[in-house]
Amino acid sequence: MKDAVSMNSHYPKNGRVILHVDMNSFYASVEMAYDPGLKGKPLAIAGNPKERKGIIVTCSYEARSFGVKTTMPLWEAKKLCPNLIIKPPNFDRYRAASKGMFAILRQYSDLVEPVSIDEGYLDITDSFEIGTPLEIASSIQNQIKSQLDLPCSIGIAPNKFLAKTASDMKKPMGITILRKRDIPAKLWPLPVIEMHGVGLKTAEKLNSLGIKTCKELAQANDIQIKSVLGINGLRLKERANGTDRRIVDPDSIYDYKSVGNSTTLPKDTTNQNELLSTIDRLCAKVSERLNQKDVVGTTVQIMIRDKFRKTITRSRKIENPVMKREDLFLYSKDLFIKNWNGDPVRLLGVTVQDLIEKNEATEQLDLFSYESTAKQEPLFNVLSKLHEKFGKGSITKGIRGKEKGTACDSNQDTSFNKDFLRD
DNA sequence: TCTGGGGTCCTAGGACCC
DNA sequence: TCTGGGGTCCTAGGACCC
Repeated sequence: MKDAVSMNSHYPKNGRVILHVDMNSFYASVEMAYDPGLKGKPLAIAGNPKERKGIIVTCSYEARSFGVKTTMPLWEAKKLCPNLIIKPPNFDRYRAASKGMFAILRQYSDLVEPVSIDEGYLDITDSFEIGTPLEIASSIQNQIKSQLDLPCSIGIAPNKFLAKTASDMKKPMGITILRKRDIPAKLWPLPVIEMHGVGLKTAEKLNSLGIKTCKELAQANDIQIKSVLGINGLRLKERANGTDRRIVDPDSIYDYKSVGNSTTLPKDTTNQNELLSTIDRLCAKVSERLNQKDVVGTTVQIMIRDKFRKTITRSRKIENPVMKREDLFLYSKDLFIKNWNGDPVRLLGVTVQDLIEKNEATEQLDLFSYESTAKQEPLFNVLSKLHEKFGKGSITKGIRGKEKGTACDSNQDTSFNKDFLRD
């Protein structure tokens, strides 16, 4: 506890205190919580190999000690660990556990940002009356363990990047503090590939510049890394120096950017009927999820992967927002027929992008139906009616939507709207 | 019988407009 | 007569993460 107190005093007056909570081998741990008989055994969650989905999604630490890793094909995992216990994923369970976990986090701060099903950030800068950061972290960890029987690791730091990095440092059931002044000792010795945001490709590019460690990245030449990695290179350099201004945003999960489903076919096929009926099923799933989230979208994208894993995407922006299965299928089918080269297909996907909330879309539709009757009327009449109905802000918003072709015929003349906007 | 499925963000070229 | 520069939108692909 002494450590926590002294740490507290080292945060600058206006500095933040961010926690990153990361559940340890989440799916496997949830299965163990449901069936304690699995505890202490090598356990893996994996799909059905008969459907060619037999890759390791998550595995217990016991399985990891045999060398079993995420995304490893099942047969390979079994070769490494013949006694491996395999369970199919049970997403309802994982969602329920996730809900419980976030409910606990929200007891400590309103500023909780879920990042994925099993990890999230908390801004506890203003939670000091509950305790020191270390006390809060350890209370959260205990509560998740005692109430849900699930292990987690927690990072404590002045920003998201460092908190995320810290939570990775001690697993399972670790709590790690990463202050700015710890960076040279704790972050800089790591190879760049260990950094969140640096994958294989980026690591290769950095290595080719002679940058192997986080320290070398932190001290890299701006012009050089920008020329090779663009703006992302500069951002990575900032992070390596411990700078990250991103806020903890509890609402970020509500701004969906896309909703999609994809599936690997049991066998590669050229049977068009089969492919189209798969696309139809994917459209049904996507449509259902759009409905649940109360959103519609204006871009439909399909994905086709062949046996060499070569993947293409084809998309189309449409005028009227879609969400219905049938509409979605018409667009997807069209994209498929026009772009499929006839080769055997391994995977198909359907995604809807450029999402808008359903009520917002209806608002825009209303506005445009109003407008189309108004088309023949003098301009000042139209504008005053729109003013009456929505106020100036809404007109602007509606017209912006229109410029994107959201809900109107793209052949319509939109010039008077644009001129109106140009004050 | 090697490599799932859900996402986000960024880049880059071409079309089009002023 | 022969061609600038800024900006946005659309589309495709790539990198990365869990």
